[in-house]
Amino acid sequence: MKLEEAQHQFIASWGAFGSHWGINRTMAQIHALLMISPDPLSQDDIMEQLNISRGNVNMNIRDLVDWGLVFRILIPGERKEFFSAEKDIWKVATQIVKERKKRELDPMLRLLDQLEDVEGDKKDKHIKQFTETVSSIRRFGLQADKMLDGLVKADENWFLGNLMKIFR
Amino acid sequence: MKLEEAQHQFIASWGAFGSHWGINRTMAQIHALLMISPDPLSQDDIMEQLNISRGNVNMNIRDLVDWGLVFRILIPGERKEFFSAEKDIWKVATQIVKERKKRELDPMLRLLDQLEDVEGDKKDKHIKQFTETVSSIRRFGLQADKMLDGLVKADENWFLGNLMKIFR
DNA sequence: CTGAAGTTTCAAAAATTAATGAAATTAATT
DNA sequence: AATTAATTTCATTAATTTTTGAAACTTCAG
Repeated sequence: MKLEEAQHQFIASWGAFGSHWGINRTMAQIHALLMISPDPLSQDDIMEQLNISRGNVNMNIRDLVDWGLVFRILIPGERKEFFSAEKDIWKVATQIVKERKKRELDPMLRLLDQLEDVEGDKKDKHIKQFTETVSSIRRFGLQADKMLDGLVKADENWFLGNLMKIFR
Repeated sequence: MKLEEAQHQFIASWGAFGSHWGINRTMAQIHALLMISPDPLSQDDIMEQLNISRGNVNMNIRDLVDWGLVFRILIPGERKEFFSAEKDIWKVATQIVKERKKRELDPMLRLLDQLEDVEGDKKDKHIKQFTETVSSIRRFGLQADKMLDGLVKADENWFLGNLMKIFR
């Protein structure tokens, strides 16, 4: 397969993949483009390569920077800003886990905590089912939370090495 | 907090939560409603409780059944169909992992496999960066794949027990 | 077989989310 | 301080996704 074609395919499917994970298609495509670019790119480079508007590039780049997946690069002598992606896939993954945990899991756990005690007759089946469901989800979430904390802190090889042993 | 209020909050936020995970809001809300319902509900019950149309309930229920998160229940003597959710949160999680792996990770890995060998000078920095990126993502994906297979097969307590030991 | 109850489908409408591009802002250069 | 380059914002437009509701279909009962 030709490089150009392969690059396009990669960008397109990383975009589709990302859209299943709460990351919008364009953001994921920009990320893909930057991951396969040996050198940092400017906003204009990205606009040209992906055929998208300046505003769109700007907004999505900013989100990527917020997510810690892309860095602003200042090239001496150049007036423009350039951008470069984190290329260590393990760091990409832990970064995403960390951010999503903060944005989604943590708030959900805080809510479940509040919902766990509702007023009323503990024998009522509606109350019983509700509190059972909420507390089991909460317990599960707390476990996941701990596990993800560990994951984020862990060193790549150490983690995968151990996990592989467990799972054969 | 009153039961009714707590139920509404739970349904609303489970919906919001789900929408970050590629599951649409209504589908997640129906799932939430069924998880906290002590008895199976009919399509009409769901329409009424969530204020959504018949068609909408029908389509989303079908998806939930496809995902293996909701079961059709036939109540003897009743003409209507009733629905009930899987309430074991561990099963819910493994079911989701299994489905998403099949729908997303597996196809992505198949693509990466093809993209790994592009024509041309292996010394060219564009080719080099591309193949490096693709193959590192692929290696990572294969690890994740194995790990998730293990996860899905594992028994709840066994898995959490082990993982907790690792992560302190 | 006929009618009523229940379920499914799907084209059209509504709602939501993303993209554009021009204007405003900021930063660097002369 | 004026000019030019680069970046950011955001109201408008476009695209996508979700919801509706009525018609078609299916199933069961009499």
